[in-house]
Amino acid sequence: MRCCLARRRAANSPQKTQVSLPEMKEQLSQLIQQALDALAADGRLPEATQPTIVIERTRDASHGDLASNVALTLAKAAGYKPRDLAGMICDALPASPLVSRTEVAGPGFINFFLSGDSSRAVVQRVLTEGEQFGRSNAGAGRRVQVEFVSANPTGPLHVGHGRGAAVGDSICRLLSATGWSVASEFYYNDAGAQISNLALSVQARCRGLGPDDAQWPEDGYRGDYIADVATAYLAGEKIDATDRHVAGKADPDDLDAIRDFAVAYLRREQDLDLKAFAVHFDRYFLESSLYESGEVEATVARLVANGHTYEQDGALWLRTTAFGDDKDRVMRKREGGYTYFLPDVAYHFNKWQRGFERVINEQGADHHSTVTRVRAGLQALQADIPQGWPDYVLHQMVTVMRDGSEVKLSKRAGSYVTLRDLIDEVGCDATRYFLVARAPSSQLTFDIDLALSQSNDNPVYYIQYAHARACSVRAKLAEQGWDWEQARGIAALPRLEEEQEKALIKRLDQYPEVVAGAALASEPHTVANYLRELAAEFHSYYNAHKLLVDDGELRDARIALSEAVRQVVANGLWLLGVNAPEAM
RNA sequence: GGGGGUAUAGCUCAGCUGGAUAGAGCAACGGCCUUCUAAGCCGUAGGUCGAGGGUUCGAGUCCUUCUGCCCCUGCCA
Repeated sequence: MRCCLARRRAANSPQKTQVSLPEMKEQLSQLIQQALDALAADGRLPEATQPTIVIERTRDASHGDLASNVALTLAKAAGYKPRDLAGMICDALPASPLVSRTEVAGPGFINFFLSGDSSRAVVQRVLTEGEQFGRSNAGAGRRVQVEFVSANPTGPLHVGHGRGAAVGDSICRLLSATGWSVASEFYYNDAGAQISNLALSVQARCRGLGPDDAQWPEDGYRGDYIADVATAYLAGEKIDATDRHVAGKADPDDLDAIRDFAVAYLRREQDLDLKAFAVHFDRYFLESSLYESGEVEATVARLVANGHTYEQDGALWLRTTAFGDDKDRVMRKREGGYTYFLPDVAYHFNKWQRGFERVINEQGADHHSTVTRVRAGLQALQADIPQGWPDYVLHQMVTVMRDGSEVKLSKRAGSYVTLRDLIDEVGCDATRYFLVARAPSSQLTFDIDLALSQSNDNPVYYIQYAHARACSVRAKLAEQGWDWEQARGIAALPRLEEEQEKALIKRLDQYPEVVAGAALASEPHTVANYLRELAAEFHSYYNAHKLLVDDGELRDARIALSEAVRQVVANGLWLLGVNAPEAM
């Protein structure tokens, strides 16, 4: 008992815990710099050797915990063989309580093996920080706006929008987890040519026409859902969408009423899709509002005043080639209306004026041609907007596979697979996971059979199962009449000496870096990869070692580790918008 | 033609700002459930990282040329 108390006191002493990875790297850098200084003082190195010292986490545990390549980068200039120089630096390193030993390895790496106590401290951090573990404050409260999905209300959301929703929402979560003040926004056009096309299509359906009839409007929307809109309109249905409320007028001749109704109806459909997908927007922004507020006109006036426009063929052009575009673009068409490009510029100027120093637009890669154009338009405003503002995350196309062949049609939408179809069939969690687990830049094949499978080939359940397992262990613990307290578990951590326990601890220690990196690069898929690896190591550990052992202290320590894994899995899944179930 | 993306195991994909013998899952083959949930674990096999040059101590990663695939190239969004 006395022994236990002593150990607990030692584990809780602040001096040996709470050394975060950046601090650790910094301290090792300083040790290396001191070694270099000592070598320079002896005349064995040229004076004023101040390299940028890179400390990296090792990939292989046999290479220690951290490693530096200074000897490799310095060898040539110093006139030594890399391994010899590494040895000299090693010998000159001051002793540190954090480091248990160092070695020269490979072509000239210096490997650092940290003392066990410092590495196990991460478990304590996870348990005490809970949901906060992995969060950081890189954003320092600065405001960032993320625009994504931004589908026009002309039909149900398709798989591509789903990818945008999954990636965009996850980026929002990552940014908020790294200290940014995040505003999510959905932008859509409720008044353009596509919308009048929609209204004409619904009107045709109201009159009992089908897409194959001679009087069907040219370029009309052919999907079955148009008929649903028409039926609801004629029935005088009331529509409540997030940002608009309309009742059907039942008059097939009133095109304005049909348009208002159709837009509200399809916006409501999209709202339901997004709700089923657990995606929330802080604001819906209407393109038409830019006309009503005069911002479109003001934008034109400003571009003209700045001398970046000219008239040709009856149209008004913006000289975007002066700002890196490969050809100039029409702003105002010959017939008087504006192209979508101009409101886009006005919209982004609006974002800028709202004070977002950082803006991320998540879009399908088929829109990539607008990137240069919008940025050029913003530069032409001469409003001191940084070049390269805003940021873009472009995702590549999604194809859906079933039974080994591509699925192209949806009953509702006709020509594409809807997000709702996927959610209904495979569930929100699996759909979100699969759409966010790949790099946005890579084309995505959504395999319905894989997403549906409830076996070991489905990574979503694999990760969720790790969480459920940890919960189940706690339940089993109680069943057997034992209890577990966090403080006792933390005090017992030194009992964790198995290789798999060390590997798990090391993996947990990586998590904050993974989150920070994913947020910085707008790449949520790296979180998914990390979780898969963490889950794999936990499952492996679980199978190799019993957690609920009779040895109370060891049991306390193992539950502490299991709880820490559970917490990190939960935190990571939240970033992906996937649930962490307690039982499966 | 021009621009962007991409090419890694039979399939789907990782590979963190160049680092030590290239990873995982599926598919294939062989094992593990009277013991904390087998939605799990262990093992075997599988590769000229599309091709050729270049940069350097070191290249799947950076540069260049070529080839294949996807997207864009509208006074549609």
